[in-house]
Amino acid sequence: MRMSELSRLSGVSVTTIKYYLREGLLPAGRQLSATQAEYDGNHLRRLRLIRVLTGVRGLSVSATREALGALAEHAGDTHRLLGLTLGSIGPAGDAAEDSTERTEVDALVEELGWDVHGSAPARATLAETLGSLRDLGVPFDRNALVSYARLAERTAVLDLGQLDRIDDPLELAERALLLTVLLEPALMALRRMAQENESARRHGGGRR
Amino acid sequence: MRMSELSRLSGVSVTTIKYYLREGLLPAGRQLSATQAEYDGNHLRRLRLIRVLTGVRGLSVSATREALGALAEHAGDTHRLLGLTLGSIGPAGDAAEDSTERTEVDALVEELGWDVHGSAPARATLAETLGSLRDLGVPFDRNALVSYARLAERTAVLDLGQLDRIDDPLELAERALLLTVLLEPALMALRRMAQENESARRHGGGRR
DNA sequence: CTAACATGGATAGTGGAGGTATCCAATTTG
DNA sequence: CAAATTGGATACCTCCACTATCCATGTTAG
Repeated sequence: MRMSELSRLSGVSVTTIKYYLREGLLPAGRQLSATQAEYDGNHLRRLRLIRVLTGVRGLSVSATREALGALAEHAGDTHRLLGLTLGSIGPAGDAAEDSTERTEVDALVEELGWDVHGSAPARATLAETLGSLRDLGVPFDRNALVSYARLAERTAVLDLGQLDRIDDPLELAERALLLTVLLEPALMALRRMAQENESARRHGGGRR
Repeated sequence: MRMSELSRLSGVSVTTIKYYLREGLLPAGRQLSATQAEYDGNHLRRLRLIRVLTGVRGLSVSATREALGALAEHAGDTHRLLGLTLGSIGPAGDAAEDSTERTEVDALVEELGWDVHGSAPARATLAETLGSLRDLGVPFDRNALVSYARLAERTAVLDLGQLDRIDDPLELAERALLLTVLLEPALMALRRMAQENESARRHGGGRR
């Protein structure tokens, strides 16, 4: 298909598609001649994925590029893919490497017996957040953290359960990405509602 | 204290403080004369809170304003405060009100027996995410959703447990906001690591 | 074959967000 | 009283995600 058809099918304007090509979010089509290129279903899928990551999840173009790159790179390696932390938050880069919190996080992972890559970005994210909380005078004790981690384990079991019927590795990778990233706002929304409910329950809110 | 001292103590430049005043994130100080104003510890706390919400969590200035407004408005009403959904995602506003997913979400809340305000923004957020997933051909069955919701309940119990030693309502409100909002990236980081671990466990990843 | 239209690629421009720099008059301080 | 500081207003800046325009090449209807 031609670019204009890709545009029609995806609902993304031709100029924006060109922009994504320039930014390396979308691979180039097969060149037919100096001024014609052919796109296929993969381009369409990729384009939809881009729109979801940037639109629904609010990822920046560069964060999206990284996510998509990881998808291509670790297509067969679901472990790594699932461990990815998709930016969208903070300036990244120069997060303190050897903070107190980082040590604490590493110890926690050890204690939990988790098999997690040492350079997993999630470790830094967790450390950073704990640091911010402490700076604000809202300390967070180890026990609470472990309790949350146990719940995270059970969430992960559910997550992986969603994936185990899928055979095609590329499809698996894409699903994994979507589940990891897109489900986040949904889980947080559930948490908010559960908090409201729990608060009402405790303080005898009674139905409104 | 004067604005310059507020600046020194908070690490936020004077011009940026002026910007926050203009944007209504920070209440004006007590006017001493036409060109002097007095700020106090509350301003400092507020300023730190602003920086955390915008910096660590990446909230936009308008989302931060809403969050802070809610804090003032519902200082005594923890239920509502906890139910808040803090933007930062999507264009908001014109989310389809009566989608299939919205109905599904309402039914889910009913089934769970949750006491959640009917207009809680989290309902819309959840519905929207489920809609996106369905559009991408990654349907999400009711059972899985209920399972996630049960885990959310347990997370909420932990969350509320962090708050029950606090008496001062203003402090309580602020903690609630921080816990709701700041803990999100931490919980998601835990989930990512737990996923990686679970994936390794299932597919016999073995230690790297 | 040719004239009109479509296509891909390059470059420049747009609008919004989040600050930042400058200016000024009133006020405080030495 | 002179110099420095303060608060307030306004204009400007930079980055990001697009978007509009141009142009040379290609395709297609007659």
